[in-house]
Amino acid sequence: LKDLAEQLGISISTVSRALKDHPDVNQATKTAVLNLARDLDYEPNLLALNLLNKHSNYIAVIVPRISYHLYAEAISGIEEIAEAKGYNLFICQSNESFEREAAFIKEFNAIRVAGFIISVSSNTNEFGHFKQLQKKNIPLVFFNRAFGDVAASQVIIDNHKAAYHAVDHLYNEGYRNIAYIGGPLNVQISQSREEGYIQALSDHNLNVNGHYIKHIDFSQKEAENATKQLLELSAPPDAILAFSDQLAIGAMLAIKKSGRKIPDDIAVIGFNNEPVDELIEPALTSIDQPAYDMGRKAAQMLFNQIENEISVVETKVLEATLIVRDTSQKSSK
Amino acid sequence: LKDLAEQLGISISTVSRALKDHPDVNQATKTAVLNLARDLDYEPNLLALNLLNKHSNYIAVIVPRISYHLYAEAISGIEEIAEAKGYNLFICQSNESFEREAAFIKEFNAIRVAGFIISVSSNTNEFGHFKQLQKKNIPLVFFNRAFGDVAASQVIIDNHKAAYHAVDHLYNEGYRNIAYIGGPLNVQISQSREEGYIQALSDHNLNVNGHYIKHIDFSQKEAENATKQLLELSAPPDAILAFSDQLAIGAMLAIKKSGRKIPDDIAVIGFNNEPVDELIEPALTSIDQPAYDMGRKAAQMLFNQIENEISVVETKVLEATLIVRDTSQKSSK
DNA sequence: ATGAAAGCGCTAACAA
DNA sequence: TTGTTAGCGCTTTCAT
Repeated sequence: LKDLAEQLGISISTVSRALKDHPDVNQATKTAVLNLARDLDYEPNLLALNLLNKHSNYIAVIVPRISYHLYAEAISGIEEIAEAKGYNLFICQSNESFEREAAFIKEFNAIRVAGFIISVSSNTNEFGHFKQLQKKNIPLVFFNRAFGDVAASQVIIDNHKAAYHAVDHLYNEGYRNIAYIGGPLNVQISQSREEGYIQALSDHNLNVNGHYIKHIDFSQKEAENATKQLLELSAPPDAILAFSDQLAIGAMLAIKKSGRKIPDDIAVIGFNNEPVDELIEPALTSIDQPAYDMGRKAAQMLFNQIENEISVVETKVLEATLIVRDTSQKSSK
Repeated sequence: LKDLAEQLGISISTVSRALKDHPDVNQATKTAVLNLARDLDYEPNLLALNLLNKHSNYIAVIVPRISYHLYAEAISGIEEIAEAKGYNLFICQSNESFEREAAFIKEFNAIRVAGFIISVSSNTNEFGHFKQLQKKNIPLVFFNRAFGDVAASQVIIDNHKAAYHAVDHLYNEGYRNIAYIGGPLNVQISQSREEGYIQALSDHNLNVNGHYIKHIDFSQKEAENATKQLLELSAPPDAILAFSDQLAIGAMLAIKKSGRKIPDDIAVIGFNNEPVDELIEPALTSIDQPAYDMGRKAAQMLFNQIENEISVVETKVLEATLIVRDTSQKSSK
């Protein structure tokens, strides 16, 4: 569009300077350029600019699903920081698919995004695509779900402790046969939660029963099935800690269908503190994660890398909070 | 990175050709280039390519909030079509802010996205930013929420009919004093629903009571307040049609707090058929919108414009479906 | 079959 | 104060 501005009969670089309010430019020409630019509603071509700068002011954000409350919140947190820095976000969802995740990384890398903020998909077992980024020195920050074999900055919650607290709470409420419904085995945060769960059982001198531990995909339906199996055990559990509220709700449905009462017969606790938790009956006890802050922090760490051009590997662990509602307190109390 | 490929001592253009499998290139050099490219893991710079082509293969998608089920679904639908065409998505949320919406349009325009798919924010009262796009002949498709004064392609549902059906259903269930809690006045789909609501009342020879119509912002809290006001009327309604499930849930909370029973004392119907609807007590009757198809259709219309380079203005109206659950059927029946 | 050169839109160093 | 030039990474005529 700069050609158009040459209607004024002046050189292209003068126009460029005028547009950028460069000091070395005649006030008269400056206003003339500005006026014409407005009339022609000139828009600088960022593509050209980015090519020139060899990088764009875009941050790629890859999450499993944007519809999960945690990710929607985290994205808003990332947005806040990124916008303040004048960066824009590429948001995309891997749909828990490793292939999509890898394809996005490749694609965004091709347009030279300034950095990546990623919560890894539950089906990601390789890390070549992450290593690729690091080899090229492209800033990368994991949040919520990291990938253990990749030494990158990350902001996560203390999953071990959070699960521990939840089990502790159940114990204090009188539940003794506590089951855990976790995610796929390769999801590290599910593992951490499982370890916290086991630790808490041990510390309370409770047996760790292999039948009480389930590993399923992230779907309400699977949680329902897993719970059904738990209830059919000769010694069914009297409490269930689930990896997410989605899974917890699946468990609740199965429990209701079996005719049992929540929380008197069986307690349920989930993770994520989804808004739905307080709307369902009984209201679901859940572990609240500071999702917005997680996003903010991840973005800050990323900019730290972008601006300092050094790849410091920091790990920020945030605290989660147990929000006690009705599914985990016996009404007889 | 092409410089690197010149380690082979051949010209830059030969490399370009080799990479593109051009016929006029020696098989030997071709493989040599390909091998080195792999070893150096060369990634073509899309920025440069886009600059050359004068447009990128990106579609900008602007929605009020990605956390609403409707938009999350629609985005997945858009994704399906866009990916098949080899395009990527810029997803961003206006947070119902006109300023953000306009800023995004400007920003994405600057990087020459191929087109826009937009669901307008509830605070958008101007349309200069949309007109700007049209003036530059940039493909634009509205979905779900369109802007009446802008002649652009759009895919929406028949909001009038959907609301009409809902009121009709309430009438058949015996409810006679039906209120409507709508969104802000400038949200056209809220207006259409209100018109359908009024039409249905008239057709059933029911009075249209001005006190029974509320216009609020999209928040559960506001719906709660509005409902409280409705219940305090000397002749409170015995049914509420809400603009969204979010508002319907706010209404339900207010009703429960007032000690009234749903659906015996008062019925509630929402829009969007959010997953939460069947989890709450009582399960919420809602109008299901074909969100995924809406996204697919919008993307198809956009590509129609992109590929044919003509701005046909089409309007696609999809049908919504009333999903009857417990909040709208008297239990005495 | 391959190389040289121009150009996409823009900025910045260098001249004038 | 303004103009000229080169170059960001790539493709594509036009020569060779």
